[in-house]
Amino acid sequence: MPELPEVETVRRTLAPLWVGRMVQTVEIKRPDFVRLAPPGSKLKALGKGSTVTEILRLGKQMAVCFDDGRAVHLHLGMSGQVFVVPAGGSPERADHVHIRWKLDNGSSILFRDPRRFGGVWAFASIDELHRQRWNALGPDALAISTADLRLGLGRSTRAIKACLLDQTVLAGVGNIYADEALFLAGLDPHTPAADLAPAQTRQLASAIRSVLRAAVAARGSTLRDFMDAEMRSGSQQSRFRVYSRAGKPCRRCGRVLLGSTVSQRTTTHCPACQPRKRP
DNA sequence: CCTTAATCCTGGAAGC
DNA sequence: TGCTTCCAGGATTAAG
Repeated sequence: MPELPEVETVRRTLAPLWVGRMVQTVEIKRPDFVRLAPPGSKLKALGKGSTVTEILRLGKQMAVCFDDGRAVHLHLGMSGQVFVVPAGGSPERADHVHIRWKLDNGSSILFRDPRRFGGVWAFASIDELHRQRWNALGPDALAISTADLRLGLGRSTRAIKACLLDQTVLAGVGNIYADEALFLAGLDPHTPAADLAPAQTRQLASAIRSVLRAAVAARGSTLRDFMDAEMRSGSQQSRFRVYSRAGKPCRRCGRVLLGSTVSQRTTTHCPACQPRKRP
C-alpha cells in the first residue's frame, strides 16, 4: 500500500527507535523474504551484532545502514508494515511477521507483510545497494524538479500517468498520488507525455511536490492497513480529491468524476478540471 | 519503443 | 450465514 509519503512516515517514526541501537538477534521466520545473502550469513547480513547508523529512503524504498558498512534494503510492497514492539510488549498482530530484529534495549522491530509482495535485500555496503537497486530509480519525487521531470518524460508517447507510476522516471509516486497530482495539475491522466507543454510539465512537477508534501505532513494515507512504526494510522485519505471517488462529484466543480484504467491501475479524473488536450 | 495480460499473495468487501 | 467473485497502496516478466 505504501507510496512515498507512507514510506517516509515509517522512516521518520522508525529512525528514533532504531538508530543508535545494536541488534542482538535476528529471527527470520520466512527465509524466502530475504534475498541476496548466502543462507549461512543472513543473520549477520541483516545486522546481527551491528548498530544502526541511519535509515535512508529513495522513493518507496528504505535502507537500514549499519556501523559495519552493511545496508539492508526494505521494500514494503502492497501490505508491508515495519513497526516497533516495546520491551515487554506484544505485537497487535503477530501473524504474517516474517522478520524480527531484537534490539539491545529489549524492544523489537517487526516486518509484517501478509501479501508478501515486499521483501528485504541484504547488501555488504551502501555502494552495493546503489549499484544493484537504487541506481535504477529516477530522482526522488518529493523534490522533483521541472528539468528532471522533463528529462524523465523525454519524448515518450505513453500516458502521462503511466510515466508517473514508472519508478525509473521518478521514484515514489504510486496510484493514489498519481491521480491526486494530475488533478492538481489539471491534466487528463491519458494525455501522451510528449503532448505536455513546458508550462504543463512545470505545473505537474509542482503538483507532485505539493501533493506529496501535504501527504507527508498528514503522516500518509491509511486505506486499510497502513501504520507507521508506532502503529498509528495516517490521515491524508480523508482529503483525496479524486482517488477512489469515481462516480462522485468533483470537489472543485461538481462534475461527476470518471473512472478508467491506465497501466492496469484504476484511475479517476474530473472531465472538466482535467480536460483532454485539444487535438 | 509501446501495450496488455499474467503473476506473485492474502483478506476485505460486495454480490447472490 | 456461507459461498463466490472481484478488488487492492507494487513491480516484474513474457508476449504481441
